[in-house]
Amino acid sequence: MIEDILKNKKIKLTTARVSLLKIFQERKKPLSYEDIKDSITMDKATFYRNMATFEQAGLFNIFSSSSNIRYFELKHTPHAHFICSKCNKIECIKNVDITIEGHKIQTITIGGICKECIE
Amino acid sequence: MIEDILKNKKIKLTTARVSLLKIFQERKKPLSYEDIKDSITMDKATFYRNMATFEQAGLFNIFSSSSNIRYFELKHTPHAHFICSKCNKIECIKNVDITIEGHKIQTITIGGICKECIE
DNA sequence: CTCTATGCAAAAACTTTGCAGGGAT
DNA sequence: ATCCCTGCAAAGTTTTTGCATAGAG
Repeated sequence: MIEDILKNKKIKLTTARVSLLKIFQERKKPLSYEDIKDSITMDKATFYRNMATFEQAGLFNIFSSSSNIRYFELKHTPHAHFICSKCNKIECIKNVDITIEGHKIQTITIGGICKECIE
Repeated sequence: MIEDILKNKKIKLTTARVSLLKIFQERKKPLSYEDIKDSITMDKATFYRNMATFEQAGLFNIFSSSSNIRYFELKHTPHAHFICSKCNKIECIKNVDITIEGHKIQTITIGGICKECIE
């Protein structure tokens, strides 16, 4: 329940925040502002401020492609992202397990060229 | 030899390019424009144009931190980067080996919190 | 009622582009 | 001599900030 997610984190429930969480829950993948902007009515300032709030609350991961597109993702089971440097498509890669002693790992971003773009 | 690197890739030898390669060879780590700007005399446009040239020639990797700082790195033995989301420090991590069937992997960027920033 | 969130507009940060002159082969 | 590289300035992108108003608890 979206309301519970916000209440648990003591984040004030607003229309903008609920609609953002709903979109990220439905699409089940990392999205950039560009990806989402036609689906939302809030201003971009509100979008960015809320994503910062969500990230600080530990609800979201943020990562960037090598071409500097910034992606936001609702946290769920640990996984890595593959981003194709040609078509910019993102794939979620399960079962990638990296440990680095003493470090806390939040995101794993793999840059490369996807199956479809290699010929 | 820096001159040979450029000749092999058929990239014209210029003062700006040689100085860039020298800096990346000496510092042996990924650098952003911000990191390097006081060490170079060329204009930022020249910096970015040359980095694009180097990347297209396959000499450099480019990746971004979650806070959208763009890093450039002379390619060397395969490894991953760990970027601390608190202090932005970058560590090179050896012996990280990820394969994804049919995909070509170029960079592996791990976001998280480093030893020093966890308390 | 109080305090935070929002929209708008403007600013900031970062990167790219156009153009004219300089440098490499 | 030719063609590419460079600096400068300007424009383009993306993200952040300031401020007045609206909305949540």
